[in-house]
Amino acid sequence: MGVNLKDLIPPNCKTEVSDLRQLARKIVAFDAYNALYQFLAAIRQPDGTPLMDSKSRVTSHLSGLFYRTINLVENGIKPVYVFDGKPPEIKRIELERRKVRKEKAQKLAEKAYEEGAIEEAAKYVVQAINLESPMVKDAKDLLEAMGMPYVQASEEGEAQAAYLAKKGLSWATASQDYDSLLFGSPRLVRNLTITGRRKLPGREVYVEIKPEIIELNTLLKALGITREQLIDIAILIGTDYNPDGVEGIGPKTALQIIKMHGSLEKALKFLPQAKFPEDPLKIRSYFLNPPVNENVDIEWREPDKNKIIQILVKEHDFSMDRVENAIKRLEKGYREFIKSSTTSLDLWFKK
DNA sequence: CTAGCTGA
DNA sequence: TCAGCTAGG
Repeated sequence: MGVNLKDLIPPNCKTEVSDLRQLARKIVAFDAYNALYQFLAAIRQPDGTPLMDSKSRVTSHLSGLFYRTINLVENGIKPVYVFDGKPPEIKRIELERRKVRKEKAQKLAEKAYEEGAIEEAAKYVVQAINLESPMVKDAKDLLEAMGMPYVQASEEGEAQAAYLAKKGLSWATASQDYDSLLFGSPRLVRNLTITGRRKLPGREVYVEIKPEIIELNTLLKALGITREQLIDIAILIGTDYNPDGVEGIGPKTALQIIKMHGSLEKALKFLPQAKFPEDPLKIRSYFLNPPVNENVDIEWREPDKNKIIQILVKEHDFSMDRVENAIKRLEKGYREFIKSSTTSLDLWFKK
């Protein structure tokens, strides 16, 4: 979900990545949950069935994570995955709503299946997806075997990813959501996939999607605001911590209001109708100062071929041929971009 | 979503 | 060689 800042971002604040080599050897932090949900939603048969092993355990997320990560490494990107921790208390309402929405979608899916409306059912099944804890464990085990680092956030993954970028432990945060900007990530990369084909929701139409970089400072300068004000604007529009925002206020109005009054507390004096499920200043302070795990260790290791085969082929029935082929690509990318990137020779070239 | 195949 | 299609688990 996240904050819908899309309409607030001026076109000239987005830098299109035309050549992925621009990102070579850069450390990019990925919101793991965000990615796993995408895989679970997308990697399905037309009737909505996900990929599963012989014990009926879902494997779509593993397929997506495996091949996507290899593509990134092959293109020189050094991925680090950030996993959500326990959700903050102020997210309770949003989480409750998602639960209800998913339960409804589940019921609608069952009904549609009964009526033989397979495609409609598939649509609802996707809306009802839940990321179960075994899936998260599988994903972490696979990353471990691949030699890819991951970071466990104490609370919000987007906040943790922003922390990494702020500390210089990563170059950018990759996510479809804009929340990491509110958490202070200096750089956000959206649409970071290798094959640029993406199906538009609804229609059977494919469009070219290129990755885009949004720099926080550039954005703030263009809008003529501070990060605190960007957060205030987001709170007026609606965030995960106040999903409805303020009635009647969209991105354009929110920007105007905050620029006019300077801050949320001043603006609220003129918005007596504004209602919040949480103290809005508490929401702001969460974005400004979220709990993060400061004890992070980001290292890449040689891919462990046997472990990968154990997980994917032995436990989850992936095809040996495909997996072995992919491991070769991973090893090549690792040797070319990751293993070498900390050698003295490489550091010398960077001068 | 991505890999791998197919037919021009 | 490459866009288009479909199987993958």
